[in-house]
Amino acid sequence: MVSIKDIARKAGVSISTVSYALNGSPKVTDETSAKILAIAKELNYVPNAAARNLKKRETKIIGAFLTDFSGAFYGELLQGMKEGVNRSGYDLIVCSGKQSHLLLPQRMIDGAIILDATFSNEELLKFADLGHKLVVMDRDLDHPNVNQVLLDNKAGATLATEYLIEMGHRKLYVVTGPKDSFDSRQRLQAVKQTVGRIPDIEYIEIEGDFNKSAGELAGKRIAQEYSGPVAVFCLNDEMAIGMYDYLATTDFRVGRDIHLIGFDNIEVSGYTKPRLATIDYSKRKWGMLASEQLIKLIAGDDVDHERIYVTLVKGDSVGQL
Amino acid sequence: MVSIKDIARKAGVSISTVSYALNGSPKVTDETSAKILAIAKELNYVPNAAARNLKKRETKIIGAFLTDFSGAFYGELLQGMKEGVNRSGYDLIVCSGKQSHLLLPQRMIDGAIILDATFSNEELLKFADLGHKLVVMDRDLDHPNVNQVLLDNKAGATLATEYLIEMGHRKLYVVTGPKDSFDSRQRLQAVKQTVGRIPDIEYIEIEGDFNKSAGELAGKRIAQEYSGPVAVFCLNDEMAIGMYDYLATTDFRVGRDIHLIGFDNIEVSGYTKPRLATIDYSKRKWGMLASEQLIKLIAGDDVDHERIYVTLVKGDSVGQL
DNA sequence: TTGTACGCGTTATCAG
DNA sequence: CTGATAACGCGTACAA
Repeated sequence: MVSIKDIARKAGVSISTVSYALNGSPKVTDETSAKILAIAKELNYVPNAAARNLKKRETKIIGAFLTDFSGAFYGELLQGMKEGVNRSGYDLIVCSGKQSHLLLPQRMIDGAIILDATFSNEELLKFADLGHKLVVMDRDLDHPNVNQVLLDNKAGATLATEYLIEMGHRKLYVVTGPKDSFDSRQRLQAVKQTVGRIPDIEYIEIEGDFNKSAGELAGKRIAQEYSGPVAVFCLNDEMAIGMYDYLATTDFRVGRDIHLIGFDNIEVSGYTKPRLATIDYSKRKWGMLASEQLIKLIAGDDVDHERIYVTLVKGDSVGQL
Repeated sequence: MVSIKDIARKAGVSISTVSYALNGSPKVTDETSAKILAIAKELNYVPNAAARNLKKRETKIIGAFLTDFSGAFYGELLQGMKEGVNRSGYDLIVCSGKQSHLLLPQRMIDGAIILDATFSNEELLKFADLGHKLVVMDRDLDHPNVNQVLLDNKAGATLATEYLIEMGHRKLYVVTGPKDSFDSRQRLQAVKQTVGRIPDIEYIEIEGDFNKSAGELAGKRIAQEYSGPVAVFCLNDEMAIGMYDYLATTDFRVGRDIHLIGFDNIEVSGYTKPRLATIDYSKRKWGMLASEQLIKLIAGDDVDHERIYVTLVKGDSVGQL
């Protein structure tokens, strides 16, 4: 590999002069500087990241950590993050899985955006204590080195629940996410609060895990105990889609017998017929804001926690009772 | 940050002893080794990646480069890659965008898997010439440091075309991908070959770009010039979905008036009604194979180019004429 | 077990 | 005011 040493030799100067020239320091004549730059280009010189990182103690790379790569959901989110970090001269890498957790303490990245259930709160707090900067998008974590950019889950779940009630429904199933999911817990709490304010609502909870299969299973159970029109709030769209899928194999019709609403407004939800009612928010904005907050945190600015607002998307999957 | 120096001081030994102990070298007494490990754990020691990379001239990280993060498509593919690299002690990072191209020559990663149109062939060949190891999944590139793991586009496009012909169709539209897409060109070529073997086929080409909007536009045009049942081969599912979408706003019915087949078998394709006919392949296997090939290449093994086989998924989006 | 020379840039200090 | 010398940063691994 070509290093500054090679350039220095070829240019007949010292390595420090090369370094200064490459970094645009005014300590070098324009003439020598030009010569050095020309040689660098000619030799396809690219500075070795390890050497530079070692000295500068920064990598200008931000890591985004995801529970898995599968979410149809992540595209816009990551796009938003990338725009956010690039704007400040950082690069974004996307990681998943326990093995990649080390990238942070190894100082391979300057900070991390967490949307990844494989991190425990304790682990993150340990990182924060060691001085690493974090933005969390999937939990409530209080630490000077951690900023939160969270969805307004409570508002969303409240909107969804109120919509079902407004449409005349009085028997309500909720299909939850995994018990350890922050989003699920927040949404569930809001549902309970909303339902609690209305008398005479029959409320049934089914435990899910945010995967399609859980929606199918829940659909099966609801079909079995069916005795009249019911409303179902799946706490994410993926499960709602699973339920859709299952119900399509039965005689029950979504929007007539079983009234369905989800959360996230993922792409497929726009293609179901009837259209799945859901809760929408800008995934791109969410990602961008998270990355901007992280960069501020790294720069030493102090930042407040942020909240992403959500809106209701009506759909014929919920009919008037 | 805590370094081996801190550990050495606390343990009352030299830094080299610490290094040996941490690396499990037999050159250190079990006793001292145990003491050192205990101190390391106590201090939350994690080796600095930059320093280690600098010396070892490897990072044990593989980069996967994508044109963008949006493909609903990438989930399984990346999962496959991750499994493949983790198995050999490597880590996977996912990158997108021109700025991240530098990660390779900077030696931030030990090799790259390319599925990214923002890399030109020249750029990749330059990297290969400089000794970097690459696997390409989206082009035909011949170089000792480059391995190809490609879809069997020709088989897929032939299967699709023959299916349409078998179902009795004789007027065939093809909606292409971008002109510079390798997959699009290969698929198109196979279509032409297949069509060429059958007399009396009316064949019309519409230029697309693999995005949903291109499918909508093409659908609009086909609807305008409609004079009787036609078959349409969208060279990827995304465009087929776009066309579906548009046709749903018209009186034309997919599978009766306009017969549609795609390529990729993305998730949404399973939710259209009638089901979109398409070409399927294991995205997970594709990703895993690509990563395995790259790791072999890095290890210096010599590897042959690989091909991923495809199958036809029939669907009622194509009816018998 | 330990001293030490690396790897490759960065930058403070010093000489011309 | 230009440019060279040298001391880092932090692990690794050879020689002693």
